[in-house]
Amino acid sequence: MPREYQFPFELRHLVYFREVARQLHFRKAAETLAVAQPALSRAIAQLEVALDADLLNRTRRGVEVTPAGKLLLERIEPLLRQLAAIPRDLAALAGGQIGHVRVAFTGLAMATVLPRILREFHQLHSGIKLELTESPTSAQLAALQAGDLACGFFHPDAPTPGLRTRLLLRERNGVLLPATHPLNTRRRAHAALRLRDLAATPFVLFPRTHNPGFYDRILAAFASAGVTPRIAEEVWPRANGIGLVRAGLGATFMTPSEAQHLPPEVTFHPLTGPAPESRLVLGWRQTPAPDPALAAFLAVAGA
Amino acid sequence: MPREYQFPFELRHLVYFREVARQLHFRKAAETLAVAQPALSRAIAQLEVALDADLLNRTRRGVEVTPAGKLLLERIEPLLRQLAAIPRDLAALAGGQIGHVRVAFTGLAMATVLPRILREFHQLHSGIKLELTESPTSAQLAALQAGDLACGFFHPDAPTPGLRTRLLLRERNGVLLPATHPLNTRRRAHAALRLRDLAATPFVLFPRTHNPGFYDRILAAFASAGVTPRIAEEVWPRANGIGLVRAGLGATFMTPSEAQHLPPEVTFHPLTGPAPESRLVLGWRQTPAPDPALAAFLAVAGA
DNA sequence: TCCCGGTGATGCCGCGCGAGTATCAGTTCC
DNA sequence: GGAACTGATACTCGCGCGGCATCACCGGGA
Repeated sequence: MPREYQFPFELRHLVYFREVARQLHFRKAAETLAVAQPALSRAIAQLEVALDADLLNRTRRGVEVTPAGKLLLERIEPLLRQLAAIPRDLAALAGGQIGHVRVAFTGLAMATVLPRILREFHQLHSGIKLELTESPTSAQLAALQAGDLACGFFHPDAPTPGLRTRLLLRERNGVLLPATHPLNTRRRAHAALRLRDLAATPFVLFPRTHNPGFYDRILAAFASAGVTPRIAEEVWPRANGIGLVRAGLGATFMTPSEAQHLPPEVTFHPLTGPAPESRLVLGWRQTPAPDPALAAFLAVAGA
Repeated sequence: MPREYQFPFELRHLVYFREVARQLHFRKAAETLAVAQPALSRAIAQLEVALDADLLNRTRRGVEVTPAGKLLLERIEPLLRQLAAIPRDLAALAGGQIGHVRVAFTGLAMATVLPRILREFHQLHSGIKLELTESPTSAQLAALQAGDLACGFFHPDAPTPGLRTRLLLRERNGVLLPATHPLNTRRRAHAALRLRDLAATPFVLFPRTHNPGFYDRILAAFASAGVTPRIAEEVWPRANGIGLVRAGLGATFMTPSEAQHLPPEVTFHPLTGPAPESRLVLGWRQTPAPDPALAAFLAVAGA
């Protein structure tokens, strides 16, 4: 069913009418619009026919706007202003002054590099909005492939085809213990530990599906320490895991960077000997090339 | 200084782009728009050149909207909707469903016929807004001539060239006295009086410039009663004059209709013998013919 | 493997309609 | 009464929109 309807007028007519209504003078308006006066007269006449309304009264002592013309003027003035702004906005989008970027991150990113990046980015690019979502590595990889995500901070554990990545952090994990943990007594708080010291300690981890490779490397670290780990809970997002440690339910792995700002009632201990290593990368699609907004974000993020 | 700028695109381009962005299919969109597909392709290409932005990605498995295209779409959808509404609104204006009418009135009109008219009008024509202003007769006549006023309720005292009028009220005036007035004592409240009984009573009138003819007829009524009036105050608007009577500062003229709803502390007295006559008319310009909104108002007002 | 159906882009042409020039009709000044 | 305005009209010209025919490209199926 074709919907043949088009507008009975064109932007030309509206711009012409606005100018005549402003100047109340066909010749002057024609000059301003850089067209000949007859063209202007005809355009107005066409508009009046198209709208089936008298818009201007051509009296002997000048032009006056009829009520219908006033109504039309009221309606089109804001519309024409907004239309005129569109090319500017598109230029701003192309130039990277405006736009929005969908960014995903993991708890580690938020605990380390992300706050600085966000602060800096908003100062430099106040017109670009960020959509920030905490999301597990596996979900980020899927979303990046699908194009649902512009870039993500995640923990790679295998080649990431089609993605470009930049390593932001690479650290051996220590462990986070509740203050009530036995190993925390007798002035051993914050002291380095070995993984095999923690054989009896239940661990809080993330769900394996969220990053199977890293999960398995954690188990491998336990194995090479000769320990069979006790997994108490698999929790997500990250902050909840730390909350469980605070509540005394177990230990969790943590990098020194993340341990800079610790909540109360927990202590951080470096590990000697076997320990899993965390890597935080920033990743984005290789193709298409980053749009200006994403490029600006990547630049600030150090990629 | 000519401002040669026009829009780099026309409504056509925007409507075409919207349709393609909706259907993500050039041929189907072309059919919907009742144009051939090549015309559509070229229009989109023109728009992209004009805006210096890629709006659509033509991939092998379909069309997708780029970020710039999404931005454009967001901007133009409401604008196109509003533009499409304009012809309807103008039709409604022509049909009298919407509009506004500037109406002036005097205190007498508001105290008598106007409340009923307003109530009835708003019930019948909720889309038409009234701009109501209390205004002296002379100012109304000037505003009507100048076209600043659609119609007015006033007190004519001479032919009104160029205006059509309709008589709404024609009544002999009585007088309004403060309750404390000497003539109000001894059970003579509300009794008929003669003007010459009021020789000693100061009167509150309106400024002569507001209606010189009527003012002079009031003086003539005094003269034919053999009385030299004492004019205490000339006050406007009307409600203030009644307030002065309430305050005991003098008497004022009032018609029986206006005396229907009296404030406390005043009494109304018909006059026998010479008394000025008030006439209330509704007047409007003979040319141009009343627009639909004014016609609707005149109909309700009984003209 | 080849062909067929389907995508959007392109070449070409006719003509409608926009714009410009010249002019007109009607006022309002001096 | 004519000069200098106003906006409207007549006419011609040429750009550009839109149509048709076709192309280049891709994917699915026999």
